[in-house]
Amino acid sequence: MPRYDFTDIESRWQHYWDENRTFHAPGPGEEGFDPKQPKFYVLDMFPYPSGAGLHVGHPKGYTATDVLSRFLRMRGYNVLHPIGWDSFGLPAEQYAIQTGTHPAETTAANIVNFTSQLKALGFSYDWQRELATTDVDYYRWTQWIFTKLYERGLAYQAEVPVWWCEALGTVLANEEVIDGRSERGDHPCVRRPLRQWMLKITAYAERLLADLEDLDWPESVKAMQREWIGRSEGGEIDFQVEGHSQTFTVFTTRPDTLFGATFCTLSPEHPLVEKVTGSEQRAAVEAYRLEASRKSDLERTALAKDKSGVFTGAFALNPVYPEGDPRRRMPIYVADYVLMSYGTGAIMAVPGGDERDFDFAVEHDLPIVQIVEPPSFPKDPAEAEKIGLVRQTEHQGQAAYCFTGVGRAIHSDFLNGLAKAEAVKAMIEWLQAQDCGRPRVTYRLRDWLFSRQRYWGEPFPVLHGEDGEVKLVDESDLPVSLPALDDFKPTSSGDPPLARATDWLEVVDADGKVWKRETNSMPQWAGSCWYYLRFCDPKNQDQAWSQKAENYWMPVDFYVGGAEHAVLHLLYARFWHKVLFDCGLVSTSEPFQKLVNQGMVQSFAFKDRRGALIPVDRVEEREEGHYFDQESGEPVERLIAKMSKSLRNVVTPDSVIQEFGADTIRLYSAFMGPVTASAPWNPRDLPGVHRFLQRTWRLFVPEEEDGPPLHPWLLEQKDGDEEVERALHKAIAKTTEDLEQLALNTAIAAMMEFVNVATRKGGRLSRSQAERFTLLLSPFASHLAEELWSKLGHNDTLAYEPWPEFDPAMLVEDTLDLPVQINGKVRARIQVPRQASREQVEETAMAEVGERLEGLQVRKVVVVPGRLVNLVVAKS
RNA sequence: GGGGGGGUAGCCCAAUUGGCAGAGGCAAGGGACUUAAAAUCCCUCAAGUGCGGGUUCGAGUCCCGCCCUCCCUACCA
Repeated sequence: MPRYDFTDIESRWQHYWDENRTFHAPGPGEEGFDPKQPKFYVLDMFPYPSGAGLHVGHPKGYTATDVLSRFLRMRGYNVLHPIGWDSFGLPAEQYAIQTGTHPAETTAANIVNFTSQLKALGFSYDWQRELATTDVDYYRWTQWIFTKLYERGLAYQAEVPVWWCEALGTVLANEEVIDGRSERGDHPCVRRPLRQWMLKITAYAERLLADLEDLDWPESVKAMQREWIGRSEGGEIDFQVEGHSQTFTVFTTRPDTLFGATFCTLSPEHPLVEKVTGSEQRAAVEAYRLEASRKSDLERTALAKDKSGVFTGAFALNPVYPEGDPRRRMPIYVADYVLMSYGTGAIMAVPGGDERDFDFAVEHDLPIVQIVEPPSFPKDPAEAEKIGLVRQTEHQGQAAYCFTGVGRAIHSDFLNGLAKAEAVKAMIEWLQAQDCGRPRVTYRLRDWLFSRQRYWGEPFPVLHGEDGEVKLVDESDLPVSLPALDDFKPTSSGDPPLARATDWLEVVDADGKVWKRETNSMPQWAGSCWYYLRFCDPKNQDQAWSQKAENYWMPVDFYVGGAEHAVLHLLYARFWHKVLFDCGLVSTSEPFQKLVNQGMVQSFAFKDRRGALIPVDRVEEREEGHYFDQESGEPVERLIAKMSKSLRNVVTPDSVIQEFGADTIRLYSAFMGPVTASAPWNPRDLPGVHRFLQRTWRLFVPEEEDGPPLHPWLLEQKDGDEEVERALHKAIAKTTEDLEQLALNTAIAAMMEFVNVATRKGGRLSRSQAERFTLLLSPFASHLAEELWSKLGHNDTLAYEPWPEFDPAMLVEDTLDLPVQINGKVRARIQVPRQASREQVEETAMAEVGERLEGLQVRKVVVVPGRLVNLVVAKS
């Protein structure tokens, strides 16, 4: 077998691993479990098994976790490295609706396809732990966790304005709606009040925020979660409405600016609007509210820079001004720049200290009172803006400005002269004394809309009595199986499709009372909120997981996935985990200790002169760096973009495996750059890593057609070449160090360096060198390494062989080659013994560059041990 | 507007965290082997690190001010 026949090698070893369950990690209580070994839990974000299959972006993250898992096994860890399927959700259902195929059928087919693709890449998953969120054995426990949430008062029903997507026939969570359109499918959405299940994630806002601190997560993800939670400290202030018994409350981060409040603004949805609007204003207000309700959020926010709004005819009373003071009466406006969903849906407007209020005041000719004095008034607008002086204009006959920066209070009675922090404190104390305000912390985070009017999701374990009573399905009656419906399309009425399952719908309890099942289903996020826990004990029929297993394996030590899950999945899972922690069901307060976002694998796309996208398969490179459209012959521009169907630039692993093999694709995925970096998939670079594998192969196997299966010298026990031995120690040291940092690209470079040295030295490795290098290579090119290992005469997999060691003494050279700098520029080099003293080094250096120092005075000699000598000289 | 990355040979990327700008790969050029080609092997080539200042004996790395680019977010009171 002279040639490196990767197709044959890879399929053989994949079968071997499968048959021998090589990567099954026994847990506590299981046969073969060794509690003396430390554990390590390496997790990939489990995929949604789409119909499209894998593209080459998937293996990037999967390769990183796989290399790490294999490395850690060899270092004596019990490694939990599972895989499963996030298989409920909209795409399967959409596809089913279009084609008439049942989602259970397409999901099963997709899982088969994904499984074979992942196996073809040789990932060392523990397939005995495979699970799918759509398995009844799995989702019965998802339902069970819901009952825990319900019992703790964290799941409730509410009539709330929710995003309704007509095209999808379901409500969506805020996070699933982007600019008024559905994230999936990009369909228009409108707000509509509906009875829905909500999860009280807001009760955990503070802990979700505070506990981010100790997580080893990318700063960007932490920042996104912090922003999403949106903690904001300030105060609440109650306002009387003149001539009404009504009051309303506003939230403000700047209670210290109350003296500058000259009007109030209510959100169009605010319930007070109806009550206080005067008869003269009623028509205008109603028209405005109607208009606002028709606008998408995008139109109301991002696109609308002008501040629209109408007067209600009512006045609010500013408590800091005495009766009779005209400043006490603040007109109440309705304006859509105030959102019902944040704070209290009402604000006090301080045009002197808030840009939006300032713009509104200017537009509607309302008074502007200055309440914070800027430290200076720079003439340069850019300078002014920098200190917070964001607007300056002539208004109502005098100069007016809006200052949002740091300054002292003015025109504010008892606050005058105070800096912001003291002023806020003083005002809140004053408000509390008057009983019309208090300190308050608000969060942008809202409760999680947890129900969907769709078929392909977990049924709720909830029963509704005719009298309106709501109760949980008894734990002993779980699971509530998803009924096998033929017609699973959304209904035009908005009723969930499960309402059609007439046999399933009604339940009669022991007392003869008739109940109707909840017909909403859970959102896709439900299943992914706890799958990492089920992996600890996936076959457990009596419990979601055993305490023993959870205790041993959790938390997840290393979690890898895309940045797109920075808030949704990762926040929801943290929330559930904390609830389970409070229930005493898990032993850690956070599920994922270390998180890494793998970079995106992009792809080249091409654009012609008019900017139209040209499919990749229609482009040819006629000369270095110049690309042409084969159809029109026109030159096209190459750009780097996300892989997508529309750009026709998706690369699938299948074709690459066929041409170069799985080991090559793994190597290349890891070699492209840091795991976290995005880079384009460049087919031109594949042969490079493939050649490395071939060179490796040749170090073991003679090329001749009829040659022996192994170089004869590899069967002898002999010492290897000294230089090769040093290179090997260097490679082991570098690879080990890099793997600990997940710096796969540089680890591969180190192995390439070794192979280059070995090849240059004639390609004769000692048996021991060959064995150690094989082990070193095995986390990356696992199939090839297994093959070489068996050629060396081993009968077992190398997956659990001890990781090769290196001797630090082998890494240092006896003689150092040091540069000698004069004023920081390299002028000569010297050779000194490694042990040479500072004085010796200095002396040698001076002797070497002596003649260059003519007429110069050496003012300082810098000797950096082992690195360089720098002479600082000046004209004497 | 705000937040988080990133700009180093033609390209993808390294650089012991202040110490010789180069580990590795691609591409390019030359040579060896070959009747020839492929494959393989050997050799060569290149940037002074986005721009402008500063600190330092010494800056890709630290500080200040800009430019470009990718991702996220955006009237949040």
